[in-house]
Amino acid sequence: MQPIKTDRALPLALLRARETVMSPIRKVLQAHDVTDQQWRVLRVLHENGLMDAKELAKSACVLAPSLTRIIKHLEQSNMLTRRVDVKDGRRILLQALPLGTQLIESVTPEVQVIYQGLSDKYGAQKMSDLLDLLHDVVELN
Amino acid sequence: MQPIKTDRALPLALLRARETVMSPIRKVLQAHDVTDQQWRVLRVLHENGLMDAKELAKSACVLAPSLTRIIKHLEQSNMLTRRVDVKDGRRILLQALPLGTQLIESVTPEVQVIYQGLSDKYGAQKMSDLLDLLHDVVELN
DNA sequence: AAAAATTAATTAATATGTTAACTAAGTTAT
DNA sequence: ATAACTTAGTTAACATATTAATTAATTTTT
Repeated sequence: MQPIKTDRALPLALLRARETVMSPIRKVLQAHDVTDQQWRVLRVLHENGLMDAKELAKSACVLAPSLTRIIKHLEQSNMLTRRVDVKDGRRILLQALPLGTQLIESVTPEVQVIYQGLSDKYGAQKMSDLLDLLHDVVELN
Repeated sequence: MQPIKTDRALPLALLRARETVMSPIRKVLQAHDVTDQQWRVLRVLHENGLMDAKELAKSACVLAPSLTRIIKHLEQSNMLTRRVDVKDGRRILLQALPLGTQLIESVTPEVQVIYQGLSDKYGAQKMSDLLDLLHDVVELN
């Protein structure tokens, strides 16, 4: 049984593409002292308002143990608040704080520029097609 | 400046798609006591024969420090050999050993089944289109 | 040829990924 | 109502990601 050429292996292709896109963005985030995971978590939270930890973990594509640590970090930086759900004592409710919103608002324009440049080179239509195809992959679950 | 909805953010979309695909594959790898990074490194090395560490790191999408540790691990398991390049004393030459090849040959069929099932559900043509689009993203560099 | 600059690999330090084990809260079954 | 089960979150342990600093070998400059 011949293995699929690594060139056409989907997981590696996804990883390489992600690295290409993230590499310049990561430099921006680094200049603002955020890791890309912290950025992801904060963005998703900001977009959705109030969320419990499980939702957030799933949406931001972060595992629960990682989220625990990321939250601890972001809480210490006053980027978000963390409180136990009164209706269900197991759940943790999270919400972005002004400092977190402020970070997003200052980083977003810089990231946008990079993303726009990428999209221009790649082609807006192709980018849209790619996003649709990726969305369909996730739907397979 | 409104941030792009996280739904249409390329890095997160790539990550989510990768998680969807890797999740079942990871279980197979786990049953054979290999991490997916070790698997990636070993596969690329097996495919290309003799490689130096830098090439391997780039192809397998692994950073140099990670590769150093992965190699150490795979070397102790007799999966590959490691030797200094005679022509350039800085370079490390790597090659798969029979035990490594054997691992690949025993894991590949199981992974293939998963991948095939995925491809059937997703559509072979779409899969091919997706791989092409991903390849083009990497070409942007 | 010796000094300066470059390159490949490793080591160090911190953050995250990953699975497993654990704790606490809630739900279901008897 | 209590025991069994399930669920959410945390902690633990190990592997990897990421950047920075270090070491050793090679190449370029002077």
